[in-house]
Amino acid sequence: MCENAGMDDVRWLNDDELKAWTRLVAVVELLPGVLDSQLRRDSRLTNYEYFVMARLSEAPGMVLRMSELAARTNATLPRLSHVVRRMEERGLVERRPCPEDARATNAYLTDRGWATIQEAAPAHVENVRRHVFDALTPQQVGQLTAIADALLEKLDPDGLIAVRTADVRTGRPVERD
Amino acid sequence: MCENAGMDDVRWLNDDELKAWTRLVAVVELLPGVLDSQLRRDSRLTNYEYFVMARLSEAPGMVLRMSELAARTNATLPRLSHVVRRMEERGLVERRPCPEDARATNAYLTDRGWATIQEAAPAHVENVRRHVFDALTPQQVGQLTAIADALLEKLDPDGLIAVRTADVRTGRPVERD
DNA sequence: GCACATTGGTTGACGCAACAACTTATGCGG
DNA sequence: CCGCATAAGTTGTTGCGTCAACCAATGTGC
Repeated sequence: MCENAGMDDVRWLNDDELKAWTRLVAVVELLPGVLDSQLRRDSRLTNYEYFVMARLSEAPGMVLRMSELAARTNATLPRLSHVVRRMEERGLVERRPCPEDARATNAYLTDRGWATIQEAAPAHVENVRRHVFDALTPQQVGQLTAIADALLEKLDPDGLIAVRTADVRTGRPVERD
Repeated sequence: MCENAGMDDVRWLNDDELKAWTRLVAVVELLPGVLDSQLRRDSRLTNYEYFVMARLSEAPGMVLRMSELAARTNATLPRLSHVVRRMEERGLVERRPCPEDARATNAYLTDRGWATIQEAAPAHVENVRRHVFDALTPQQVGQLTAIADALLEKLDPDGLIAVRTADVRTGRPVERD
């Protein structure tokens, strides 16, 4: 029925692409769960919460504006706002108005937050290694970087959200994630 | 403080791995949103709902046991159960007890469901192509398949959930996803 | 300096996913 | 066949993410 609906010039996926797509979708579906469950079990943390603290911990003064923190954690502002509120209630971070711009809010990593992520880091990194990098050759690691980079260019063209800036290698204390 | 807690033999990530990890996390975070928002906007469907119908549509008779469908969509049974209930209320699928095993439930794709996915497919595939495969060289597509395959071996060792079986290329009608 | 758009951020409502508890049916050992 | 373990699904609760609405502060044109 209705053989074409004005958009029959669809560029369908060929066999190779279909295979890659199936695998990619599976990874995207399964990876978050693997990360979350380990962190939840061992450290009462979400993967995203860990990520937030990791970004804060490597920022000078362990402070970042909310919008900057959102960008560095690949999240929207509302999402971050909710997460930070919950984390603040647990004493992991602290929010204070920004002196230079009264609209802005600064998020600080507290001592308790710093201690928490330090304790959580080893097991988390070990988990990442076991589930990801133990499976890849050094060559594949390079390929993965190039591929993910290419995808990010399409997924977040203007770099509005994504963390292509993660080269900001502050040689600060720990490098766990 | 407390320099080692009995687990200081952590295999931290080196620079290359860290770079790859940052990119991969960003992709995993951003990709679902890109897929969901297009399907929600154009077809009132979740990406996962689309995936469910796609798997059903390529099954013989457009029927699958719930547990089999869950495995093929990389999901847990509770998750699928909720989703299918909602889809049934919208007339996209139908649930009927399995004759051979009274415990089991068969999920059927309805005519309405079939029509829905046929309408949704072109725009969805176009979206996938624009955000993913347009960014990759044919060589990278192959690399991605190998990498994702290696990861899946670690993420789902026993193949309990993942779709390594997606080579079941039923040359059926459409191949959209 | 005064409208007005824009930026930065928060809040509330709603939807979906994870987890645990529960129900029912099957299979198996004796 | 009877008791028990296991398999297949469903359901309820709880927590997180998204979206839209909102508020406050900044800046900009005139």
